[in-house]
Amino acid sequence: MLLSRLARVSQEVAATSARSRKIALLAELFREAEPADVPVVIPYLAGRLPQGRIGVGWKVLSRPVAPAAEPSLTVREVDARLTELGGVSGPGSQAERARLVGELLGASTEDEQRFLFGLLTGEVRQGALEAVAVEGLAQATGAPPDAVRRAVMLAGSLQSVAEALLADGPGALERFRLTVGRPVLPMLAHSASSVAEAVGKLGACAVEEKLDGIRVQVHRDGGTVRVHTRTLDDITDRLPEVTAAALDLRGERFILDGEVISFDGEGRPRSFQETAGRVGSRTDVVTAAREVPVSPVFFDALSVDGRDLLDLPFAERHAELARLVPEPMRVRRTVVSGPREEDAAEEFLARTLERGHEGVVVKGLDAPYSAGRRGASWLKVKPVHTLDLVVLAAEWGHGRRTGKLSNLHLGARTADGGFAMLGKTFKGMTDAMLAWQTKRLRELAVDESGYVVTVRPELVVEIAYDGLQRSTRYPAGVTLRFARVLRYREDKRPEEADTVETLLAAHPEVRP
DNA sequence: TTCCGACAGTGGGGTCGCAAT
DNA sequence: ATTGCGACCCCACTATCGGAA
Repeated sequence: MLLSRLARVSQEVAATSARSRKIALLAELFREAEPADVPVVIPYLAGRLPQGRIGVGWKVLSRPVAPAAEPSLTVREVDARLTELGGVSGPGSQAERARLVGELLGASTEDEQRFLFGLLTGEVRQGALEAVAVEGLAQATGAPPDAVRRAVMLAGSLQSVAEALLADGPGALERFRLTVGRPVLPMLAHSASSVAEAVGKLGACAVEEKLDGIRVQVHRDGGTVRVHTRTLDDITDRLPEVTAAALDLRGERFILDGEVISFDGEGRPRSFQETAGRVGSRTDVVTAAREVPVSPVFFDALSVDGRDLLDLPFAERHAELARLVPEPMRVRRTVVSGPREEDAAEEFLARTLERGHEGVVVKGLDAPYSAGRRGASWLKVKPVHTLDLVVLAAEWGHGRRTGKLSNLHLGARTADGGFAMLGKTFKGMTDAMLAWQTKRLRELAVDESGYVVTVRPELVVEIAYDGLQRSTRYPAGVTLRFARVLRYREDKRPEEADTVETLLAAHPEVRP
């Protein structure tokens, strides 16, 4: 199959708004693909590169290369070239990769170049990624969509399910069962604005502390332990403490879901930055583990002694967890019967925050483990802080925000009467707000020449954020975590905006 | 030789609009 | 009305390469 066919279909998919039509277009393409093309065509149309990281990003790709007049590249040839590219390393590798990218782009037509750019930067922007591709695959093979989706969650990969389905038909789906040693896409949580809301929605539920660390899925099969991240990366070698802890447990075969986090000498959680830095360290794990030791803390059991627990109610899965894992290695929790016991849930949240944690996750006791989904039965509740900040500049948006000023630069007042930038945000804006702020900010613009439009610091905006973290990038030495716009405060003058001083005072645990 | 900037890739994430149910 | 998905981009951090000191 030619790459140009994929590029054309991708454009068509991007141009239609109906999901059903997107699915039909993908299904048609998948049916056409030869068996050997399948492992490439499917991930490409799901906007993913089968090779994962290959060391090519925006910078290398934005060097212009004259396109070919006629399409000639096959998807298999492109895949082979990218595999080669990803294998290049050592001195001179950057130049070599750039040369190979140049060659590939030179052999591509303009449409193909556009498609490759999207694929390699991870921004295909066709309104269809994995989930829509799964539907397309189901339609192409006549398999039930739910069964295909489940197989993908259990396999942790669309590609392997696609290959099996297109080779052997719907019967192949039965081969995909929960298997110790093969990671499953983890269940994710929705947000709720309060404990009351969460408990009201879920009724009988467990309220568990939410640790600000790195999600892990731990598989043990006898003497073998594997540790995977949320995206199923294997990080076993970086976390010897987790392997040791898993081998210490009495069970021989299990899959557990939890979080790794680092605690200080007093048993208080270290900052997310410290834990994440530790987990990211690969070159000298021994030193990293000595300086920032991490602990696994579990909250769910997916498989124990060869029994698949995914479809059991959470209450039963947790009972299995409690049998296997001693209390200190489990997330703290309390169980409430429903809104009648809301006070107990509130009290638990307050205590959790006192212990230095992020918030709580409220989980319905009856719900199964919805692998790979943002299940409605897990609701996280975190305290929200707000600030009145001043817009210092804004950046032009992309995609559906093209032509709108989107990403705001946010500043707090400083003691000398100026403003210190604390970070940026593009979140929380409705289309109406985008239109309004574009007009308003252009009125305040002092420099519109670049992609950053600087403005007179006069517009006050109310910002919600999750907390403060240290920063080397911003002048106050701190930045906001997960900042989003709540509303504009045209009733406030910039002199009434919050100051850096009050911000720092509100977060004494963070020292710039 | 050592240092440092630029780039890529990873982890954490909230809210909106739209299609489908 | 609710749910699921994709789009919109942020932050810090580590690893790596390649050129400057």
